[in-house]
Amino acid sequence: MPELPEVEIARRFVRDRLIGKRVTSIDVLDSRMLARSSERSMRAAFLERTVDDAIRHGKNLLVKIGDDHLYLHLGMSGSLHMVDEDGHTSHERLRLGLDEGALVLDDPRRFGRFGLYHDIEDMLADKGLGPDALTVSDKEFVSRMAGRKSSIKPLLLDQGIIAGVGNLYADEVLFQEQLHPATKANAIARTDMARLGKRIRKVLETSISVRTDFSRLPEGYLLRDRREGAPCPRCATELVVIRVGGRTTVLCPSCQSQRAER
DNA sequence: GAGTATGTTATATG
DNA sequence: GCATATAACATACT
Repeated sequence: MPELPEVEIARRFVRDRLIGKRVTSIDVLDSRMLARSSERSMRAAFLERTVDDAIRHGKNLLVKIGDDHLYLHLGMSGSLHMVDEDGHTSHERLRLGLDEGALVLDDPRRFGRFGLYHDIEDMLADKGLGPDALTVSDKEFVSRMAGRKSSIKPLLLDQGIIAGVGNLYADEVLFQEQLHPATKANAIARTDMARLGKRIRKVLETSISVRTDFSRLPEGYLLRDRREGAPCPRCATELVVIRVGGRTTVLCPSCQSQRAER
C-alpha cells in the first residue's frame, strides 16, 4: 500500500485510534525487520508510556510514545491494523499491545521496517531524507532538481531529493505534466519544473482526499486504469509500458512525447 | 516455472 | 562525487 498518501492515511489512523493509549506489551515477530534497534531497547523506551502523536515524513511514520518515537516503514506490502486482545492478522510482524486492543504491523513481503528513534531529526539524518513531498516549496523543489543530469523519473523516486513519491505517483505526475519519464532533468525549463513541483503536491493531496481509492480519483487520472493497452485518459491512445531507472513505467506515447535531449 | 509487484540498500562500473 | 545498472531482500499472484 505504501507511498506518501497511503502512509498519510495510516498516520491519521494511528492519530485517531492510538493517541492517549498506554503501551502494555511489545512483540517483535520478525527480527529481520528491526531497523538499527533491538526489541529490548524498544521495550525500555515504550512500555508503560503513552502514545502522544503520529508524524509522517515522506513514506516514514513516527509514533511518539513517551520521550521517544516508534519508527514504521510499510515497505511494499505493509499495513497497520487495530485488533482485539486476542485478534491476529495473517502476516503479523510487530505487535504493540495497548491498554485497549493492539496495533499490528502486517507485512507479507517483510520489506517493511520498524525500530526506535529518539526524535525526527535523528531519523531524517539517518535515512538521508529530503524535504517532504507534500510540503516542499516550488522554489526548494526546483533548486534541489537543478543541475541534475539524470532522467526525471528516477530523481522523483530519490527519497534524498524529496521524500514520499513512489513509482505509481511518479507516473501520474509525469503524465499530467505531459513529460516523458526519461527526460533529462536539466532539459526541463525552470517554469516547467516549478509546475511539476505543484503537480506533485496536488496529486498527493487529491489521493489523500479520496483515501487513496484510485477508483475515486478525478477523471483524467492515469492511476484510475494504469496498465499497458488501457486508453490514455487524455487522447485515448493505448498506454505503453517501458522501464526507466529499473522500474516499470506506464505512459502515453502520444501525450508524453520523447524530447530530443535524452 | 516465469514474470511482475506501491520500496530500499548494497554493489559494481564508467 | 555523480550517473547508471543490477541484484538482493521475501512473498503473493497471474
